[in-house]
Amino acid sequence: MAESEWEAALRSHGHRVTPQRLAILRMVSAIRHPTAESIYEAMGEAEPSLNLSTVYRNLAVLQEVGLVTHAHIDAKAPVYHLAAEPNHIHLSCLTCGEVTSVQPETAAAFAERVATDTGFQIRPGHSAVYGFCPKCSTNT
Amino acid sequence: MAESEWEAALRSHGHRVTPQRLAILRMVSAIRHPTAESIYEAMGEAEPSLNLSTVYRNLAVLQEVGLVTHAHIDAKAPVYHLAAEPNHIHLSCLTCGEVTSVQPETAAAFAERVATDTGFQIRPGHSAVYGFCPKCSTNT
DNA sequence: CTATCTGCAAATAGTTTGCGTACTC
DNA sequence: GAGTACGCAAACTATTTGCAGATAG
Repeated sequence: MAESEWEAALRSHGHRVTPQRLAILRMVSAIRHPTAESIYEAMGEAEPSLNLSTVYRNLAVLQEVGLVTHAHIDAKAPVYHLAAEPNHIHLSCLTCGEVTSVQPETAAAFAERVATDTGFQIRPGHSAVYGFCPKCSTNT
Repeated sequence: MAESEWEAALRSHGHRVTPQRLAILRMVSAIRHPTAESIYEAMGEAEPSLNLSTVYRNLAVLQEVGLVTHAHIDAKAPVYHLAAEPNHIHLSCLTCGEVTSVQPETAAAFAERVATDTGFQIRPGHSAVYGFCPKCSTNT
């Protein structure tokens, strides 16, 4: 998605386009599983004096606008990603903390079966599933 | 699981059996999706003057011992349940916040497919999946 | 009797909010 | 120029930790 589309999405919801918002969107697309804090820190280098509360406020705006979603991957901070990214489900290793993804087709098949069983419509991007990654489950 | 088994599990890991620990275990099995705070509040009625930090410390002990696990169901506090409960995956509604469960067989089929695809061993009890419950997805 | 456990209070981590100024449109 | 957005500092929520007294084994 081009930056012009980001701007259009913001404007169509009555929000302004600011350097901070574009910078945050770039970070969310550049960093692998960024938390609010890691976006803030990464920004410290590129865009001096951006405030942490601005990161939080803008992540909320960007989610409202539909450009970004978040998932709760571990106990602490939620992680963010572009809403346009393929609908993967996050896999979080309870031992080493590494985060990988289930293939979109597997996620889709699961979502479909749950919808058939229970009527619940899954949003895969928001979801985190815990367990043990191949490395850690063999060393057990 | 009988209380005697709880006691055995605690003792076999070198922990003591205290009224607080048994009370917390009873609450975890009695309340639907308890957070540390809701266990503490529910306890206030039954077992006066139990401290919140004791709840946190003991939930950690009970997880170490393997009697209890937790899942991250929404943005805020994790919820706990007995490890012996069937391995359901939690479904959390992004609109109304209601929590339901996918049937154990569906969870198992998904876990198996993920294991085949990626080698990742899922622990369903820890996992939360977000989306919209039947009520909320029809009203959209 | 001794080491673990508990309650209390203070510390910490993540996030939110109030307020005055700066910048977008 | 009007009103949103920003930075700063303080407030808030969930959780953790230090310490002195209480209790299980």
